[in-house]
Amino acid sequence: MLHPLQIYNTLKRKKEQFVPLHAPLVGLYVCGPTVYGDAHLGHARPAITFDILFRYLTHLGYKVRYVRNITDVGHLENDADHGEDKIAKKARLEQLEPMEVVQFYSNRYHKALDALNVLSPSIEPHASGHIIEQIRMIKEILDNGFAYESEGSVYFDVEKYNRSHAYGILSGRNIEDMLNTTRELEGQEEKRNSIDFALWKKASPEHIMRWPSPWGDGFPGWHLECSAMSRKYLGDTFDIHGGGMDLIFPHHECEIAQSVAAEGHEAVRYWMHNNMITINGQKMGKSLGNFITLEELFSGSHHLLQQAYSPMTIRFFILQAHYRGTLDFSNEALQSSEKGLSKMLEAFENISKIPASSQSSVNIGDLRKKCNDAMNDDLNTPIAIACLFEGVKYINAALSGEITLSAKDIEELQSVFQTFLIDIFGIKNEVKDGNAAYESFSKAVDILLELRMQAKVNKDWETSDKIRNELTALGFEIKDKKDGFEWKLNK
RNA sequence: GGUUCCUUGGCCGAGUGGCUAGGCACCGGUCUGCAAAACCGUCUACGGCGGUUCGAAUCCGCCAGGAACCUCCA
Repeated sequence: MLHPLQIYNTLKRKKEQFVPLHAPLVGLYVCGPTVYGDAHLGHARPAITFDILFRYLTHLGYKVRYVRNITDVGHLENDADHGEDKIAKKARLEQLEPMEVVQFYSNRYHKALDALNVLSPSIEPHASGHIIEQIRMIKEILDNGFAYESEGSVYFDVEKYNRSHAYGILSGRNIEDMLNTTRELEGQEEKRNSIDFALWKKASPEHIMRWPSPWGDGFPGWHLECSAMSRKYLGDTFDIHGGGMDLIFPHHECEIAQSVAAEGHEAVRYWMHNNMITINGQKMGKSLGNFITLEELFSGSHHLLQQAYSPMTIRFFILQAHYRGTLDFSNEALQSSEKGLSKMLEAFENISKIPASSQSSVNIGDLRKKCNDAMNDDLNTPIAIACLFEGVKYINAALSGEITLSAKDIEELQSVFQTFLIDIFGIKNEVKDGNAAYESFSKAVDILLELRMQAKVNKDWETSDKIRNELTALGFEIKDKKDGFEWKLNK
């Protein structure tokens, strides 16, 4: 099975043909969230980007094992917290058990991702559930001489590693620059070098999240969990590792070093990184305090939001930009996505209303190929969406009788939209899908509009406009046709 | 300061050495009782200055502005 899928490999800094190690199986690992706060718009980017990759690989016929972790331990804070774990810090703040915090935010994360129609990964491992694997990996690194113990902590010896391997190959840095530019931080004295990173960190007496280890009670370093868990579920070597660009250094760089130091070879064949969502040109982020949570976007409750934006609008907005480019948040951009999506969904639903002709007056034959080509070119969703809009044009033109389409072409349009818009892009009709009451209320609206038709026949414009205006105010869009009416509910 | 990257029309965003996506907005038209939707048309850009080339927005150099990473981060 050979598909011409090209993906950009951050490690090689170019697009490469994707050839899985064990086709038709594909191993995919993506860095998930640290669950100490609500997911914001920035978190939606990798979730959706790699959801598309997951869906597209599946569409191509691969059997994908998609692993996306939950980080619930080990994030050191090197500022005023003196090495206190983020989860533990928040826990004390709110007087909750650490695992209660983890559960709370994990649930909310899943809820937001469900709303965005992001498929669940095959495995969602927690770092806290893989302490044994992480300790084992530290031992291997120690045995191979690339780490050292100091005051109950274990550090990775970057300089020693760099003598025989290249530390910095992913991020394009060299060790001399790093030694010169790394900021002086507290708690550095127990390390041989400022750029050494923790594999295991000794827990201070008040530190709640702690596990026993050969080096005393403590907790694993942040970079280790992904190395240990990806190895456990995907093997020593696997196909794709994804995450946000801000993780390239140090997180992914350290992962490479850990794998090589433990196993003697790199684990990941293709590194993929999504770019940031910006707000006023600046990265949206927790530490910058300029983020908008997904829940706020869905409800419109944030001072920067002019209105609520539905999960599908957010999804479509993200897909209208290529995943490797920055994407700037603005109400205007979101609103245009909302309208564009509405137009596309409506066209999709109208395909079945196109009257079939004996032959087509236009050639829609290459639409599917164009969509495929776009996706094969490093998941170029904006191009693929542009192609679908070409299809929208055909659908509308056929409905208004300006072009004719054969039954075969109508079927092909239906199939292309089903495949790309629904199956691969994961767009759904939020009003109809999963709404058990839809049929009933839709009939109720029909009854009202039939009354309006009667009023129109009687030239009772007052009644007719009253019904239309009040429905419009409720979010319905009423369209008069030559012989009847159509409506839809904008959400 | 170091490393990497970006700058496209009113807005968002693709793309690329010659054939100049797409969405949204605006304006004009068709349709309509009036609208809405749809359709047709208009507007047509690649930060600045040089260079390479028959030809550059696309390659190279310089300048300006911006960003990411170097510290937790999607």
